[in-house]
Amino acid sequence: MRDFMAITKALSDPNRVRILLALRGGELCVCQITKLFGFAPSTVSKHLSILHHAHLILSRKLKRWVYYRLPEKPVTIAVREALDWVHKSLAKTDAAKADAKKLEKILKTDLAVICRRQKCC
Amino acid sequence: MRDFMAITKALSDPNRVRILLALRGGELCVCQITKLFGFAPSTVSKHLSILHHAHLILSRKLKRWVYYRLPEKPVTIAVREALDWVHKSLAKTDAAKADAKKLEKILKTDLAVICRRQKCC
DNA sequence: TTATTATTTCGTTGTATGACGAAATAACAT
DNA sequence: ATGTTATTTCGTCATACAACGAAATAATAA
Repeated sequence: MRDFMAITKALSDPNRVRILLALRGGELCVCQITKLFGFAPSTVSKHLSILHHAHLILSRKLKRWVYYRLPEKPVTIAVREALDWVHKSLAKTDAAKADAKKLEKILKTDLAVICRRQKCC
Repeated sequence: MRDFMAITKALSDPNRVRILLALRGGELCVCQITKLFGFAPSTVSKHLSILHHAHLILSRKLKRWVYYRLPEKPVTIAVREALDWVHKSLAKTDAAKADAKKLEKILKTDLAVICRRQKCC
């Protein structure tokens, strides 16, 4: 029950659901997701930590960046069903398509450029 | 997306999930659910309204009581999948069994007795 | 080593939500 | 009609949570 509620709580925020949909196309690092949503990095990191805690996503560190991805072989039935449900229900929606389109542009740009915090002036 | 989020928000509270599990055994009126959970009627009513708004449950009025039930033929795929997911993930848990046991006793008692507000003294 | 940089953690703020009781509503009983 | 009763609505309070910026962390780059 506790595990299940961790999943439903994770899914109860639309931005976290958007993250799951975005990861359908492959792993992304925090700054790419940050760029996609326009939130503060700390906000995105918190969302990712909630998804991770629910075991809906996995992470790995590569060079300077932390990448998050959907699990290839989800551990539990609850997780697999949740991810399938999100995908089936929303993959074809306008919101998902808009994010996918924006994400395409982000993926074409070099990571170092995307992630560089603008220290300006 | 909006419909989907209504469902995930509805599922993000454990007591609402418990209600869905309890309804697996057939329709229940508000006072039976109130008895099962020990919450104030207004609290239970609010939970039911959230589940109803997400189309996870249906209602009908019979005599003095309002009965809520799971939809026989869920309208959308998202709703059907959500209900299946809840059932598959939790039907066999201790929490669900405990509620089912308590519910059994409640169902054996006459509705009028269960629902009578104790006006005391 | 030190500097840089991506990410996370922490503390704060405003909003959302769950609980309640009281009052309003709706429908049956008399 | 009036009274009774199950349910809902409303207002309040306390807690939970999403967003942010600043500071801490971790790990690469120089």
